[in-house]
Amino acid sequence: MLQQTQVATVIDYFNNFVVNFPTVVALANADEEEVLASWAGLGYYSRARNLHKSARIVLSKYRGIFPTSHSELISLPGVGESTAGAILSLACNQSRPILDGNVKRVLSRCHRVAGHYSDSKVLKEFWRLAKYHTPSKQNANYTQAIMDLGATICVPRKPLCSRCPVSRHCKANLCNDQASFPQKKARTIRPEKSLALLAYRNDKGDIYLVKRPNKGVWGGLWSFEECEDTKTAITAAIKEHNIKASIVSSLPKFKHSFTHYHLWIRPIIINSPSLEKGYFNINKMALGIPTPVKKIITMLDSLNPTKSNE
DNA sequence: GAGCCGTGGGA
DNA sequence: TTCCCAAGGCT
Repeated sequence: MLQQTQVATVIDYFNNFVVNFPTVVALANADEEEVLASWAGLGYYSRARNLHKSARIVLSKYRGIFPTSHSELISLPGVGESTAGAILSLACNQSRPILDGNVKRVLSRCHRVAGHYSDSKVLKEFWRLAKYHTPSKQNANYTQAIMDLGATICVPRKPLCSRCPVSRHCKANLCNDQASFPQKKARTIRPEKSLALLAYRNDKGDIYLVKRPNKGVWGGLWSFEECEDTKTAITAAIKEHNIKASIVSSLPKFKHSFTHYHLWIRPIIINSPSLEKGYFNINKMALGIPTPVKKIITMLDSLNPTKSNE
Protein backbone atom coordinates (compact mmCIF):
# COMPACT_ATOMS: atom_id res chain seq x y z
CA MET A 1 0.00 0.00 0.00
CA LEU A 2 2.81 2.36 0.81
CA GLN A 3 4.38 2.07 -2.63
CA GLN A 4 4.14 5.59 -4.10
CA THR A 5 1.45 6.43 -1.56
CA GLN A 6 1.78 8.57 1.54
CA VAL A 7 1.29 7.11 5.00
CA ALA A 8 -1.62 9.43 5.81
CA THR A 9 -3.49 8.22 2.73
CA VAL A 10 -2.85 4.57 3.52
CA ILE A 11 -3.83 4.38 7.20
CA ASP A 12 -7.61 3.99 6.84
CA TYR A 13 -7.24 1.54 3.96
CA PHE A 14 -4.70 -0.48 5.92
CA ASN A 15 -6.87 -0.73 9.03
CA ASN A 16 -9.86 -1.80 6.98
CA PHE A 17 -7.77 -4.23 4.94
CA VAL A 18 -6.32 -6.12 7.90
CA VAL A 19 -9.79 -6.44 9.41
CA ASN A 20 -11.00 -8.05 6.19
CA PHE A 21 -7.84 -10.12 5.70
CA PRO A 22 -6.18 -10.61 9.10
CA THR A 23 -3.62 -13.19 7.98
CA VAL A 24 -1.71 -14.24 4.89
CA VAL A 25 -3.87 -17.36 4.79
CA ALA A 26 -7.08 -15.33 4.98
CA LEU A 27 -5.86 -13.15 2.13
CA ALA A 28 -4.86 -16.17 0.07
CA ASN A 29 -8.29 -17.73 0.55
CA ALA A 30 -10.14 -14.56 -0.43
CA ASP A 31 -11.46 -13.87 -3.91
CA GLU A 32 -9.57 -11.31 -5.95
CA GLU A 33 -12.86 -9.44 -6.18
CA GLU A 34 -12.99 -8.87 -2.41
CA VAL A 35 -9.37 -7.76 -2.36
CA LEU A 36 -9.92 -5.20 -5.10
CA ALA A 37 -13.05 -3.96 -3.33
CA SER A 38 -10.98 -3.30 -0.21
CA TRP A 39 -8.36 -1.52 -2.31
CA ALA A 40 -10.76 0.62 -4.37
CA GLY A 41 -9.84 4.30 -4.13
CA LEU A 42 -6.19 3.73 -3.27
CA GLY A 43 -4.99 3.49 -6.86
CA TYR A 44 -2.33 1.41 -8.57
CA TYR A 45 -4.56 -1.62 -8.50
CA SER A 46 -1.93 -4.04 -9.75
CA ARG A 47 -0.54 -3.76 -6.22
CA ALA A 48 -3.71 -5.37 -4.87
CA ARG A 49 -3.73 -8.14 -7.45
CA ASN A 50 -0.02 -8.79 -6.88
CA LEU A 51 -0.41 -8.82 -3.11
CA HIS A 52 -3.20 -11.35 -3.45
CA LYS A 53 -1.09 -13.49 -5.80
CA SER A 54 1.82 -13.29 -3.37
CA ALA A 55 -0.37 -14.40 -0.47
CA ARG A 56 -1.38 -17.45 -2.49
CA ILE A 57 2.26 -18.20 -3.26
CA VAL A 58 3.20 -17.84 0.40
CA LEU A 59 0.44 -20.29 1.29
CA SER A 60 1.15 -22.86 -1.42
CA LYS A 61 4.93 -22.63 -1.68
CA TYR A 62 5.95 -21.59 1.84
CA ARG A 63 3.15 -23.24 3.84
CA GLY A 64 1.81 -19.87 4.94
CA ILE A 65 5.10 -18.72 6.45
CA PHE A 66 6.32 -15.46 4.97
CA PRO A 67 9.82 -15.97 3.50
CA THR A 68 12.73 -14.00 4.92
CA SER A 69 15.37 -14.39 2.24
CA HIS A 70 16.06 -11.75 -0.37
CA SER A 71 15.83 -14.11 -3.32
CA GLU A 72 12.47 -15.53 -2.21
CA LEU A 73 11.00 -12.11 -1.45
CA ILE A 74 12.09 -10.52 -4.71
CA SER A 75 10.45 -13.33 -6.63
CA LEU A 76 7.03 -12.46 -5.17
CA PRO A 77 4.92 -10.34 -7.53
CA GLY A 78 4.81 -6.71 -6.41
CA VAL A 79 7.97 -7.00 -4.31
CA GLY A 80 10.87 -5.20 -5.96
CA GLU A 81 14.32 -4.32 -4.71
CA SER A 82 13.24 -1.53 -2.38
CA THR A 83 10.24 -3.32 -0.87
CA ALA A 84 12.34 -6.45 -0.30
CA GLY A 85 14.91 -4.27 1.44
CA ALA A 86 12.22 -2.62 3.56
CA ILE A 87 10.78 -5.97 4.66
CA LEU A 88 14.17 -7.48 5.42
CA SER A 89 15.45 -4.49 7.34
CA LEU A 90 12.29 -3.44 9.20
CA ALA A 91 10.80 -6.87 9.89
CA CYS A 92 13.95 -9.00 10.09
CA ASN A 93 16.62 -6.45 11.03
CA GLN A 94 18.80 -7.67 8.17
CA SER A 95 21.41 -5.42 6.59
CA ARG A 96 19.65 -4.58 3.34
CA PRO A 97 19.26 -1.19 1.66
CA ILE A 98 16.01 0.45 0.67
CA LEU A 99 15.55 3.29 -1.80
CA ASP A 100 12.20 5.00 -1.55
CA GLY A 101 11.36 8.62 -2.29
CA ASN A 102 12.46 9.78 1.15
CA VAL A 103 15.83 8.07 0.99
CA LYS A 104 16.48 9.36 -2.52
CA ARG A 105 15.85 12.91 -1.37
CA VAL A 106 18.08 12.60 1.70
CA LEU A 107 20.90 11.00 -0.30
CA SER A 108 20.60 13.47 -3.16
CA ARG A 109 21.15 16.37 -0.76
CA CYS A 110 23.68 14.70 1.46
CA HIS A 111 25.86 13.83 -1.54
CA ARG A 112 24.65 16.52 -3.98
CA VAL A 113 23.78 13.90 -6.58
CA ALA A 114 23.40 15.50 -9.97
CA GLY A 115 20.66 14.41 -12.32
CA HIS A 116 17.27 12.76 -11.81
CA TYR A 117 16.78 9.17 -10.74
CA SER A 118 14.71 8.45 -13.81
CA ASP A 119 18.14 8.31 -15.43
CA SER A 120 19.38 4.77 -14.86
CA LYS A 121 22.95 5.95 -14.28
CA VAL A 122 21.74 8.26 -11.53
CA LEU A 123 19.54 5.56 -10.05
CA LYS A 124 22.52 3.25 -9.94
CA GLU A 125 24.43 5.89 -8.04
CA PHE A 126 21.57 6.20 -5.53
CA TRP A 127 21.66 2.46 -4.93
CA ARG A 128 25.42 2.60 -4.45
CA LEU A 129 25.02 5.31 -1.82
CA ALA A 130 22.10 3.52 -0.17
CA LYS A 131 24.20 0.36 0.19
CA TYR A 132 27.18 2.38 1.38
CA HIS A 133 25.21 3.85 4.29
CA THR A 134 23.33 0.69 5.26
CA PRO A 135 24.81 -0.49 8.59
CA SER A 136 25.67 -4.10 9.29
CA LYS A 137 23.91 -3.89 12.66
CA GLN A 138 20.66 -2.27 13.85
CA ASN A 139 19.55 -1.73 10.29
CA ALA A 140 15.87 -1.72 11.28
CA ASN A 141 16.54 1.44 13.28
CA TYR A 142 18.62 2.97 10.52
CA THR A 143 16.02 2.29 7.83
CA GLN A 144 13.19 3.74 9.87
CA ALA A 145 15.37 6.71 10.76
CA ILE A 146 16.42 7.70 7.25
CA MET A 147 12.84 7.40 5.99
CA ASP A 148 11.53 9.51 8.85
CA LEU A 149 14.32 12.00 8.30
CA GLY A 150 13.14 12.43 4.72
CA ALA A 151 9.49 12.55 5.73
CA THR A 152 9.79 15.09 8.52
CA ILE A 153 13.06 17.09 8.25
CA CYS A 154 14.55 16.66 4.80
CA VAL A 155 11.21 17.45 3.15
CA PRO A 156 10.82 18.35 -0.53
CA ARG A 157 10.28 22.09 0.01
CA LYS A 158 12.05 24.13 2.66
CA PRO A 159 13.93 21.38 4.47
CA LEU A 160 14.41 22.00 8.21
CA CYS A 161 18.20 21.79 8.13
CA SER A 162 18.63 23.53 11.49
CA ARG A 163 16.92 20.53 13.09
CA CYS A 164 18.71 17.91 11.00
CA PRO A 165 20.98 15.52 12.92
CA VAL A 166 23.27 15.02 9.91
CA SER A 167 23.38 18.58 8.61
CA ARG A 168 27.10 18.88 9.27
CA HIS A 169 27.68 15.95 6.90
CA CYS A 170 25.27 17.17 4.24
CA LYS A 171 27.05 18.58 1.20
CA ALA A 172 24.01 20.50 0.01
CA ASN A 173 23.60 22.10 3.42
CA LEU A 174 27.29 23.03 3.48
CA CYS A 175 26.95 24.55 0.02
CA ASN A 176 23.62 26.11 1.01
CA ASP A 177 21.96 24.87 -2.17
CA GLN A 178 19.49 22.37 -0.68
CA ALA A 179 16.76 23.77 -2.88
CA SER A 180 18.60 22.47 -5.96
CA PHE A 181 18.36 18.86 -4.81
CA PRO A 182 16.99 16.48 -5.79
CA GLN A 183 17.24 17.81 -9.31
CA LYS A 184 13.85 18.18 -10.97
CA LYS A 185 12.86 15.90 -13.76
CA ALA A 186 12.30 17.74 -17.02
CA ARG A 187 8.56 18.11 -16.90
CA THR A 188 6.47 16.78 -19.74
CA ILE A 189 3.01 18.04 -20.54
CA ARG A 190 0.27 15.54 -19.81
CA PRO A 191 -2.03 14.87 -22.76
CA GLU A 192 -5.78 15.31 -22.37
CA LYS A 193 -8.18 12.53 -23.26
CA SER A 194 -11.95 12.42 -23.06
CA LEU A 195 -14.71 9.85 -22.93
CA ALA A 196 -18.33 9.44 -21.97
CA LEU A 197 -19.37 7.07 -19.18
CA LEU A 198 -22.78 5.50 -19.65
CA ALA A 199 -24.59 5.12 -16.31
CA TYR A 200 -27.46 2.75 -17.07
CA ARG A 201 -30.10 2.16 -14.41
CA ASN A 202 -32.81 -0.43 -14.81
CA ASP A 203 -36.32 -0.44 -13.30
CA LYS A 204 -35.03 -1.73 -9.96
CA GLY A 205 -32.45 1.03 -9.67
CA ASP A 206 -29.62 -1.38 -10.32
CA ILE A 207 -26.59 -0.07 -12.18
CA TYR A 208 -24.88 -1.57 -15.22
CA LEU A 209 -21.22 -2.23 -14.59
CA VAL A 210 -18.54 -3.99 -16.61
CA LYS A 211 -15.35 -5.53 -15.25
CA ARG A 212 -12.27 -3.93 -16.71
CA PRO A 213 -9.35 -5.99 -17.98
CA ASN A 214 -6.33 -6.28 -15.66
CA LYS A 215 -4.22 -4.55 -18.23
CA GLY A 216 -4.59 -0.78 -18.40
CA VAL A 217 -6.08 1.82 -16.13
CA TRP A 218 -8.38 0.72 -13.29
CA GLY A 219 -7.34 -2.88 -14.00
CA GLY A 220 -9.75 -5.45 -12.57
CA LEU A 221 -12.19 -2.86 -11.28
CA TRP A 222 -15.84 -2.34 -12.23
CA SER A 223 -16.82 0.66 -14.31
CA PHE A 224 -19.52 2.01 -16.58
CA GLU A 225 -19.60 1.21 -20.24
CA GLU A 226 -17.61 3.89 -21.99
CA CYS A 227 -17.60 5.45 -25.42
CA GLU A 228 -16.29 8.40 -27.35
CA ASP A 229 -17.71 11.68 -26.08
CA THR A 230 -19.74 12.59 -29.14
CA LYS A 231 -23.49 12.69 -29.59
CA THR A 232 -23.45 10.09 -32.35
CA ALA A 233 -21.22 7.66 -30.47
CA ILE A 234 -23.31 8.00 -27.30
CA THR A 235 -26.59 7.54 -29.16
CA ALA A 236 -25.27 4.50 -31.00
CA ALA A 237 -23.89 2.89 -27.84
CA ILE A 238 -27.14 3.35 -25.95
CA LYS A 239 -29.19 1.95 -28.83
CA GLU A 240 -26.85 -1.02 -29.00
CA HIS A 241 -27.15 -1.62 -25.25
CA ASN A 242 -30.93 -1.39 -24.97
CA ILE A 243 -33.30 -0.25 -27.68
CA LYS A 244 -35.74 0.92 -24.98
CA ALA A 245 -33.19 3.04 -23.12
CA SER A 246 -33.54 6.80 -22.84
CA ILE A 247 -31.20 9.50 -21.60
CA VAL A 248 -32.28 11.05 -18.31
CA SER A 249 -29.60 13.69 -18.25
CA SER A 250 -26.19 14.48 -19.62
CA LEU A 251 -24.14 15.88 -16.76
CA PRO A 252 -21.36 18.39 -17.27
CA LYS A 253 -18.01 16.81 -17.95
CA PHE A 254 -15.41 16.87 -15.20
CA LYS A 255 -11.67 16.35 -15.16
CA HIS A 256 -9.90 13.42 -13.55
CA SER A 257 -6.12 13.55 -13.59
CA PHE A 258 -3.74 10.62 -13.69
CA THR A 259 0.02 10.67 -13.36
CA HIS A 260 0.50 10.63 -17.09
CA TYR A 261 -2.65 12.20 -18.59
CA HIS A 262 -5.81 14.18 -17.86
CA LEU A 263 -9.16 12.59 -18.53
CA TRP A 264 -12.35 14.53 -19.23
CA ILE A 265 -15.32 12.43 -18.20
CA ARG A 266 -18.87 13.11 -19.31
CA PRO A 267 -21.44 11.16 -17.28
CA ILE A 268 -24.59 10.17 -19.18
CA ILE A 269 -27.48 9.09 -16.95
CA ILE A 270 -29.73 6.61 -18.69
CA ASN A 271 -32.97 4.79 -17.88
CA SER A 272 -32.65 1.25 -19.13
CA PRO A 273 -35.90 -0.69 -18.64
CA SER A 274 -36.36 -4.44 -18.87
CA LEU A 275 -32.72 -5.41 -18.46
CA GLU A 276 -31.09 -7.22 -15.55
CA LYS A 277 -27.99 -9.02 -16.79
CA GLY A 278 -24.85 -7.12 -15.78
CA TYR A 279 -26.83 -4.83 -13.48
CA PHE A 280 -25.78 -4.61 -9.85
CA ASN A 281 -27.21 -3.31 -6.63
CA ILE A 282 -23.95 -1.71 -5.56
CA ASN A 283 -25.30 -1.15 -2.06
CA LYS A 284 -25.34 -4.87 -1.52
CA MET A 285 -22.23 -5.84 -3.46
CA ALA A 286 -18.66 -5.16 -2.42
CA LEU A 287 -17.23 -4.20 -5.79
CA GLY A 288 -13.99 -2.47 -6.63
CA ILE A 289 -15.05 0.78 -8.26
CA PRO A 290 -12.63 3.52 -9.33
CA THR A 291 -12.94 6.92 -7.70
CA PRO A 292 -14.50 8.94 -10.55
CA VAL A 293 -17.03 6.16 -11.18
CA LYS A 294 -17.94 6.17 -7.49
CA LYS A 295 -18.33 9.91 -7.78
CA ILE A 296 -20.87 9.51 -10.57
CA ILE A 297 -22.76 6.86 -8.59
CA THR A 298 -23.04 9.34 -5.74
CA MET A 299 -24.46 11.89 -8.16
CA LEU A 300 -26.90 9.24 -9.36
CA ASP A 301 -28.13 8.60 -5.84
CA SER A 302 -28.76 12.26 -5.25
CA LEU A 303 -30.75 12.44 -8.48
CA ASN A 304 -32.94 9.52 -7.50
CA PRO A 305 -32.54 8.69 -3.82
CA THR A 306 -35.72 6.64 -3.37
CA LYS A 307 -34.90 3.50 -5.28
CA SER A 308 -31.25 3.05 -4.45
CA ASN A 309 -31.39 1.36 -1.06
CA GLU A 310 -33.90 -1.46 -1.01
C1' DG B 1 14.41 0.97 -20.76
C1' DA B 2 10.89 4.11 -21.20
C1' DG B 3 6.08 4.21 -20.44
C1' DC B 4 2.42 2.87 -17.72
C1' DC B 5 -0.17 2.51 -13.48
C1' DG B 6 -4.29 6.28 -9.14
C1' DT B 7 -5.24 9.29 -5.92
C1' DG B 8 -5.08 13.01 -2.60
C1' DG B 9 -2.82 16.70 -0.08
C1' DG B 10 -0.08 20.71 0.04
C1' DA B 11 1.88 24.92 -1.88
C1' DT C 1 -5.84 26.22 -10.93
C1' DT C 2 -1.99 23.83 -11.60
C1' DC C 3 1.85 21.40 -10.33
C1' DC C 4 4.57 18.37 -7.46
C1' DC C 5 5.13 14.06 -5.45
C1' DA C 6 4.42 10.22 -2.41
C1' DA C 7 7.22 3.59 2.19
C1' DG C 8 7.88 1.62 -6.59
C1' DG C 9 7.14 -2.31 -9.73
C1' DC C 10 6.05 -4.34 -14.07
C1' DT C 11 6.24 -4.83 -19.04
